[in-house]
Amino acid sequence: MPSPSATTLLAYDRLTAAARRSQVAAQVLLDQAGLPPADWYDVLALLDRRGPTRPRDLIAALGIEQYTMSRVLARMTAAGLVAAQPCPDDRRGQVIALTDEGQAARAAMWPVYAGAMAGAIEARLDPDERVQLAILLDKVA
Amino acid sequence: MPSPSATTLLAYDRLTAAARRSQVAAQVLLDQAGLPPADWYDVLALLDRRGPTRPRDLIAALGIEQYTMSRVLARMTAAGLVAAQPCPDDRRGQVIALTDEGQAARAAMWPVYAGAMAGAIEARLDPDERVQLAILLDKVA
DNA sequence: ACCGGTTTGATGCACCTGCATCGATCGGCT
DNA sequence: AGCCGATCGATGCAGGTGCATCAAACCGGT
Repeated sequence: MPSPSATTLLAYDRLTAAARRSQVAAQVLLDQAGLPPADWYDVLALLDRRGPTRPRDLIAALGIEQYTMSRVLARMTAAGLVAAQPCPDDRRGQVIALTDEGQAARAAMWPVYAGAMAGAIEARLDPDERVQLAILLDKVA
Repeated sequence: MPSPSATTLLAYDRLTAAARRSQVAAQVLLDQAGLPPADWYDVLALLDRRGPTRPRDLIAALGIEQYTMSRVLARMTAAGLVAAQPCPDDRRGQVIALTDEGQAARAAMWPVYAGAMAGAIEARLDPDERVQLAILLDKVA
């Protein structure tokens, strides 16, 4: 029976705990501000950067499941933050574009989301530590 | 508008990504082995260490929501891994105990769960790095 | 042009989660 | 004893998630 070292258990435990804490904290801040869930931000930001994009490209870029994206987009469409247009060169597909409301939502979310990240990371780790943490986390699978 | 440093964004992003990757990996391994979900392990392990315990103490020890625990215990009871007995000195309460099956499940889960942690952490970080990671993560909220 | 396998995106179903709330019991105060 | 706020644990409801699957459209070979 495998017996991971104590440091392994410790690191794994803290990893899950830290991630959960910071995500919950971010979500709470967004909720309190009456803003959409954090997942939406990634989509809004990507569409802002790339312009109209097909769902499958969003999926590839964000690394989430196809059905998750399908539903997120359905909710965001219902909320008026994005709009789907038929894709000219592939009749199966769509092109998802930010609406003005979507752009506004992105702008409104940013300071809150950024504040959450700052509160979780920036306020607690100096720049060297942040880099170190990122490097270590990158090795973890 | 707050502008977290690039290192903050990077660290936050990697934190969520690393946590998700390692948790999904663990869950996949457990599923493939026909074993219960990872959440259950923590409960089984705690009951094994502490002996029969009241739900509210499990909640305090594991830091999860009351209704989550209530439902986890309901499922684990249905699966025959734990059993609830009336609490002698508090008629509202219960005492949750491991069954033999529960003990067996714990034993069966350990190598798989441990293997997942080893695969995510131990195989990729040397002991110094693991300690360093744990320290950094502990500072993160 | 046709056909078979692949890609794109949606969805039925079962299950899980969070929120709010409930009933039961406890414990302190009068 | 009687009351009142706090604690314990369960649950109805609304919504989110994963799995499997579907139909439509695409594309390569013939």
